[in-house]
Amino acid sequence: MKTDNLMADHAAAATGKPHETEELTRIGEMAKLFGVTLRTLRFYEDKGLINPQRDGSTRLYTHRDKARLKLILLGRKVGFSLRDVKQMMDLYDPSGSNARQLKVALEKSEKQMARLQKQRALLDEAIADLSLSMDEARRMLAGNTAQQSAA
Amino acid sequence: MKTDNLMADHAAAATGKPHETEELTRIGEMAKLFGVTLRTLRFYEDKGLINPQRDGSTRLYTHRDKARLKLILLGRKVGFSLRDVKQMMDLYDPSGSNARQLKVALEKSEKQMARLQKQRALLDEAIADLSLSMDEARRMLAGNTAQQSAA
DNA sequence: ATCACACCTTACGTAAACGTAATGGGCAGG
DNA sequence: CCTGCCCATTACGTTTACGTAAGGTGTGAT
Repeated sequence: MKTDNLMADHAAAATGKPHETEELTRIGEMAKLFGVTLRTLRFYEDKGLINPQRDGSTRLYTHRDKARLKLILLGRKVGFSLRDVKQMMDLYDPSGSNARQLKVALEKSEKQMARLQKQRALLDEAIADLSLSMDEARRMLAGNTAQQSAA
Repeated sequence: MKTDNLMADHAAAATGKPHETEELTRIGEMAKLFGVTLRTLRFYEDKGLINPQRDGSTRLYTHRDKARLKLILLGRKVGFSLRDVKQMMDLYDPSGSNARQLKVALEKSEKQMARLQKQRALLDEAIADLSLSMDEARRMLAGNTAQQSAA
């Protein structure tokens, strides 16, 4: 797998190919690998985003779980809510072209992209406004005559 | 007042100059003027950000209150929390150069600016990532051979 | 047996900025 | 007097993604 694509990886994520040498990872190791807390992993599971095996009560994550987690984190990074991520993941069907899933993901992505662009515009505005304020404040600190002349 | 500066307006905001023709505005009018809800105005008051007069129980906003509200909204726009806005406003002293207030505001602004820049970087990353994902998805939808060749 | 860990579950707490009832007073028009 | 509006207060609800505390299990090492 060379790309970290939201949809492409998803496809690879759930190919239920029981690799002979399936390395099982425990929650602590997972947390380190992905830079998240144990709480987060359990939380994602509680929300139905991951479903690790169990050895007794101990969670064991497979390669597929790692791929899914990667997707979740990518989704979060680009601003999707966990609910959206779940919706998209739930649409995945190992047998098929997943045209439906891809379309839905694409639609959601377009909306999200629009949100991000809008956010960017607002952010730029905020930066500009704040910049102006700071300039003004500096001027006022430099010499308190400026405020008088303005009045 | 020509600029909408965070600090400059603040200065003008509290100049307790009892204008002869002090127009009193009621909450409904204020809400319309500034595009906020009544709840918001009452909330800001509850948080100690504004202190309108009262005619019986009815709130009456003066010119100064409007200036303050303007500041609050500007602060919010550039991402300050209401708490921060309050802190800065509380530091304002009608009699004096307000060097202290300006310094504090400037410090806070610098930190906020850093946050905004960081946010911008993250946002740009997110946009780039999402863009890649969307491209990949489109490719997969165009011809489902891509995913095979990738494997 | 006792430690030190790593793991488990349950469940309340948090942050921010209001939204949204629910309930009631006061005033002008008809 | 009734209705409609604007205003008021109190106070619980909402959202998201976990943090954090409390208490318990299991395992290998000392």
